[in-house]
Amino acid sequence: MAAARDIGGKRDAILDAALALFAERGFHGTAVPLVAEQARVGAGTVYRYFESKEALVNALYQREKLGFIAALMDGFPVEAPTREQFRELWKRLWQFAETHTSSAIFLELHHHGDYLDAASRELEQRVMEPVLAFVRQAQAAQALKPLDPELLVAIVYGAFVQVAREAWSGQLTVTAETLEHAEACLWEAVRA
Amino acid sequence: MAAARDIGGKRDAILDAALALFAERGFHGTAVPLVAEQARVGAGTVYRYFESKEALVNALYQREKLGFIAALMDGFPVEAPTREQFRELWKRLWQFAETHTSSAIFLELHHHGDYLDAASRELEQRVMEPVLAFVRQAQAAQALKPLDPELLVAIVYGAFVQVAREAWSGQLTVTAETLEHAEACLWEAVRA
Amino acid sequence: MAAARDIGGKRDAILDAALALFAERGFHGTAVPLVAEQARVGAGTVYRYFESKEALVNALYQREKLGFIAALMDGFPVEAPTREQFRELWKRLWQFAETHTSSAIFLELHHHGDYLDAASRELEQRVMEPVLAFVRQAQAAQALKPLDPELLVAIVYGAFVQVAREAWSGQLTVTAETLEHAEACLWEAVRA
Amino acid sequence: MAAARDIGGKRDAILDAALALFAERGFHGTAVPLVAEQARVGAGTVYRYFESKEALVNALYQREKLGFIAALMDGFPVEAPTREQFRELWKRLWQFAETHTSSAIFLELHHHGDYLDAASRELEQRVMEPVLAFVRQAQAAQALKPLDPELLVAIVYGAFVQVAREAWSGQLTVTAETLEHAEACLWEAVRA
DNA sequence: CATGAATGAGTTTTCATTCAT
DNA sequence: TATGAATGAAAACTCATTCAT
Repeated sequence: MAAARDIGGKRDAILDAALALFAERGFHGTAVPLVAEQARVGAGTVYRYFESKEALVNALYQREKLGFIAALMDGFPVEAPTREQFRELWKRLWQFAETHTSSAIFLELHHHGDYLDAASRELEQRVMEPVLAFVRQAQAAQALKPLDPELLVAIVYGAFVQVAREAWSGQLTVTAETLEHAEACLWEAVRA
Repeated sequence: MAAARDIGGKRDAILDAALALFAERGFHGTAVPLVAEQARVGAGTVYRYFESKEALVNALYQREKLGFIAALMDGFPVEAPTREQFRELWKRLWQFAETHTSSAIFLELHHHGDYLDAASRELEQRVMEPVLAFVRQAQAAQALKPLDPELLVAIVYGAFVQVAREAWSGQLTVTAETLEHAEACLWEAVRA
Repeated sequence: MAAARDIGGKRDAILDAALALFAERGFHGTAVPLVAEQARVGAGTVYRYFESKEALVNALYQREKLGFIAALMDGFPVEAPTREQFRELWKRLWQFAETHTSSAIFLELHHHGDYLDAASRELEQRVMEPVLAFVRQAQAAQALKPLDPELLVAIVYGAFVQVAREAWSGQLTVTAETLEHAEACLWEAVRA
Repeated sequence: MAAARDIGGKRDAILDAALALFAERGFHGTAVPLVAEQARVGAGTVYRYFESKEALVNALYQREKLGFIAALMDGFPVEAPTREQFRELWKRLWQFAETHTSSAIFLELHHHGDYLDAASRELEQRVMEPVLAFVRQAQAAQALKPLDPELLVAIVYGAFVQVAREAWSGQLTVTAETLEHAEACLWEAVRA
């Protein structure tokens, strides 16, 4: 049942299938047998790896959230100047949106959702910590505005999400230049 | 059947109930009989006013979207200086989020959603027009950055949504001061 | 409630509408409000004239059955030779099918149907009496085969129904000549 | 899903249950859970084997129609004289009516019915072909009247149906002798 | 008398979950 | 361990009937 014992990788296959489907059709809009079919396993097999559909979406949420924060933070240039770090952060956000589109859509779509359990919600907080720490450190260096770090993060992340959404929906044509401009705007928003 | 003939106001009662429930539990997560119960009408009555659950969510989406844009734009100080206008816009956004919380959550939650029909999507575009017009005018006056108006709007609106979300979830404590700060940040983001 | 009191003719309007709809879509396939709409009366009005949908279909069945037997028997040439009478019967059957098509279809379609009450079923029998009497009389005159009159009637009537059905469905092209041929065939079937 | 894979025979159980119920109460008068109960399966199981109630009635119609034509035509004495063949046909019709009463009633009751799809209607035609071929061949041998074969078939089949109906309803007492008489009558109707 | 808006019981259909194999 | 057929509870939706006007 644990991932360690899952030789054939069925657990991951199920999570991958669920990711694509939940991102496209939402949690309530996706039937478990469909996830199983997409994952090329039997419907019953889903329940060998996950207690319920809710357990599945929570496991998935946690996996994706951790993947997201890893994409943002692994090997982050901790010593670089804040301006450089901000640019890097923005680049990573966008790279994640492009290379893990389903994941990004899924995370945004399921942010809310009463099926998320305590563990998922708690992860939400825990995962923000390194980002907030970076903000605090930059504030100490007087590189960012001395406001509630949560607020600064919300502004930048919120803007990112909206721009990404409009790019996905085709409402906004996003080029490398667009991204640079957006990054510049947001730097103005948060810089000291 | 049309709102004009609906003396008892049942149509509105149904829309109001649907708004609260869809905002809280999502479209697929809300059963029609639950909407009926909340609206204090029989389950069948919902179908006297709306052809289907999809028709209901679309009618609701359009009503709320129009309410949102009216809250933003009715009596907007067209002649005021851009800085003043931006402050006003931000104030209105926030007022809407506070006084029509369900509406704001609903609109955000159902922005996507494959059940939205052509009319709803078209409204989406039409409703952005006055905002984009305001941006273009301010750009002409060299008060805002000369970037794609859609991009500037996405940044400010996205930041607003995220801040509002975190306020609703209690993750972020929002005071009048917080809002002023956020507004100041975003002005820096978009000002010329 | 009785037909006598129904000045505006609403009762008949309802029956007429029901006839057309039941013939086309069947009893269970026809909604009462649709009958009301077709009859240009309110849905509630149907229930002023008929206790229930079942009462309506039974009243209709009886009206149409009586109309059918009247079309067959009123002014029937009782004194004519049997061969002549048979020809006349066949002609009348066909005239009825052509001028009261809905009625004919309705009667055939609702012959069975567990919603028919005792009165309708009893009428069924009563209405056959004059036809059976005619057969018996012709048998006495040794003009028809000396078999169970019910059997002879069933053969002719059954053949008529099937030919009419195929004519309605377009499967069989029926001309005046076709009818004469069919009549000749059936005469051979029953003649002494 | 196909009959071949249906080890427990549930598909056939469902069809059998539907046959009995549709024959007794009609298509619209029979609720799917009732069919399921009669077939001793869960309500959802019906939908594993048939896409919808309409798909079920069509599958059933086709199965029964093919069974009917097989009962009429399999091992038909093609070389026998026409008189003999006619007698055989009538015997087979009646045998079918007696041993597959539900099937016969069902086929007659659902002949019309707007829920029948193209495949069912097409089968209708295809199935009549061997019968019509027999008629044409007999006409060529000058054993039957040189009329439209469809007409001759309609007369005999219509008479059969009506006699069967009256027998089922108890209106007509049918003995072996009755059948012989009826057969003789109809032979007179169609013979050259 | 006449109406038609309102209803809730009943219908068709879906789907999370189980369990025999 | 893996399966997928089977299920029944619950969903969306319909409609015969009522009742306030």
